[in-house]
Amino acid sequence: MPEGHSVHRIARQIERNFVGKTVTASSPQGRFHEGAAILDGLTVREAKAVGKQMFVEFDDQTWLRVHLGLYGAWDFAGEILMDATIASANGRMGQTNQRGTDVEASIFDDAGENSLASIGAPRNTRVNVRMSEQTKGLGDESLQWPPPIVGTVRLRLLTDDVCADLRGPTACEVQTPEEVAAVIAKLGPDPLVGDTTVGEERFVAGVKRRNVAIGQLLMDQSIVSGIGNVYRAEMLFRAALNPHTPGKDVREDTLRAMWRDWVQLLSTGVETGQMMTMDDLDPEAYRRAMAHRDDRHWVYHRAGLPCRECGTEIVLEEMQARKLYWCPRCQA
DNA sequence: GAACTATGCGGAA
DNA sequence: TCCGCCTAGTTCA
Repeated sequence: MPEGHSVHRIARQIERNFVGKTVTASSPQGRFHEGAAILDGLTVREAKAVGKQMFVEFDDQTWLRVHLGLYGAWDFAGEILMDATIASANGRMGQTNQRGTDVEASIFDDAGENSLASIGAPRNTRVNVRMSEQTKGLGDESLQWPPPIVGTVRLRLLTDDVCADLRGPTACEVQTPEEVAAVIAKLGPDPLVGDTTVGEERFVAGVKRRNVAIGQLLMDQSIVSGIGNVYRAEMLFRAALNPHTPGKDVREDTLRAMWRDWVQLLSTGVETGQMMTMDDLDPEAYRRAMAHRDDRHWVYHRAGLPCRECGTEIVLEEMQARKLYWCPRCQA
């Protein structure tokens, strides 16, 4: 799932490549015909993310709200300009000025020359497939403009030289400013939105008043925005906190440390496009850990494997119908 | 080609 | 608490 960092990266991409441009909007899949018809011919004014929600403002205070859910993703193609922070995190960004440059494919995956950039649910294989096609000289289609429709595209935003395809979102709708404000009002603090000090107070107060497991509260978007299943598991481990601890019983200094941890994790995630939760390791250990996608976390996706700190088997349990991974010893 | 999985969430029961 | 939905990939038969 795209957690908060991905959504911020997408908002930056749209901000960078679409603001000030008039778009041709369409719904090749057909499920967003009416909305696309409203957006068609309008100029993009602004794009912003709050937690896992993204909002794009067009002319006349017409807003597009997108939530990617579990499977949603954006594919960018064309003369994509990289956000400075994103570009600096990608090893191949020097070769930008051709048609298309990779965004999400990571420096670790060494996939820097793809014809499409995908941000959202993991699509590394797909990106790699495209790259290998290109390498084999079968990439002519990547030079077509507009790009051919691949898969089920809910919404395509197209300008003379850039294209963004949205597929599989949980939510994609046109909203009024009031509706946008109502959605945002229900969201907990996002470290990248507003005053982070205010955010910290809201987070601490929000958790402290609840007699609900901290493992559930971290996933509650009205308590704190942008944390998903991966960041939850990793943050609880980093805080050495038992996921079942009721919110009201978590020490205040622990909560403040967790907020500051989230501030750091999110900004690192936005910069790198990776959920870098093991940055405390020494460089060599870190390099090894990053070598494989499934080996990048303290506890997430490590059920039955020995804890990296104490060797105890990592536990997998269901919490609120989501998989929760934790170390029963380090997080006693 | 079916079954299964995934970084989510809302609504019905 | 369970179900449905959104999509694409991987795995297994």
